[in-house]
Amino acid sequence: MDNNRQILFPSSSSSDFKVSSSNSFLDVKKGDILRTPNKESSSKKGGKESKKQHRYVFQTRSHVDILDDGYRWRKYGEKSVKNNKFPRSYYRCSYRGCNVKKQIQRHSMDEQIVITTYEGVHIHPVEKSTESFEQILRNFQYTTKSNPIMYLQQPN
DNA sequence: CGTCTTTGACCGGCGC
DNA sequence: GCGCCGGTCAAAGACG
Repeated sequence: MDNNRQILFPSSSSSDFKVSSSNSFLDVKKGDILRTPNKESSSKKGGKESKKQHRYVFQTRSHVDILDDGYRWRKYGEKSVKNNKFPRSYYRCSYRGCNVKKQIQRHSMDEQIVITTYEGVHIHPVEKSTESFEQILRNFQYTTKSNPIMYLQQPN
């Protein structure tokens, strides 16, 4: 594992980053932000699921793109997106009934930056201890932008 | 033996 | 309507 990772926070003024160094990592299970809306997918096989869930965008600098956040993920897809030379990976939480997804993708221009997008809220506790990460999380606040995307931002 | 990756196909939305 | 594009499925293999 990499002990020298950094979390990059997108600042409100576009392309500038604020940097925070840390040893350990994520998890996004802040209950106060939202509750999971019960999606109601009719009996459609392979149909769509609810598209609007809460999203958390996390940017980290690391040589490894797999971040251990204490949950178990199973990969269900990988696609290359236009404008990005690196493919994007799709993960889903392994816990039965937990529909949390996440996407992992490298920055096209800076290979060291990994963008992790979480979607949804876990309905079960973490399986590993991620106290260090939660401590880091506690030091930051969530800010909503126009979209249901939530950014992590460093308080002044 | 169970769990998770890999990989191409598939599907829906959207723009032309 | 068609084709591109991004997201998901699912079968088979890898790995412990």
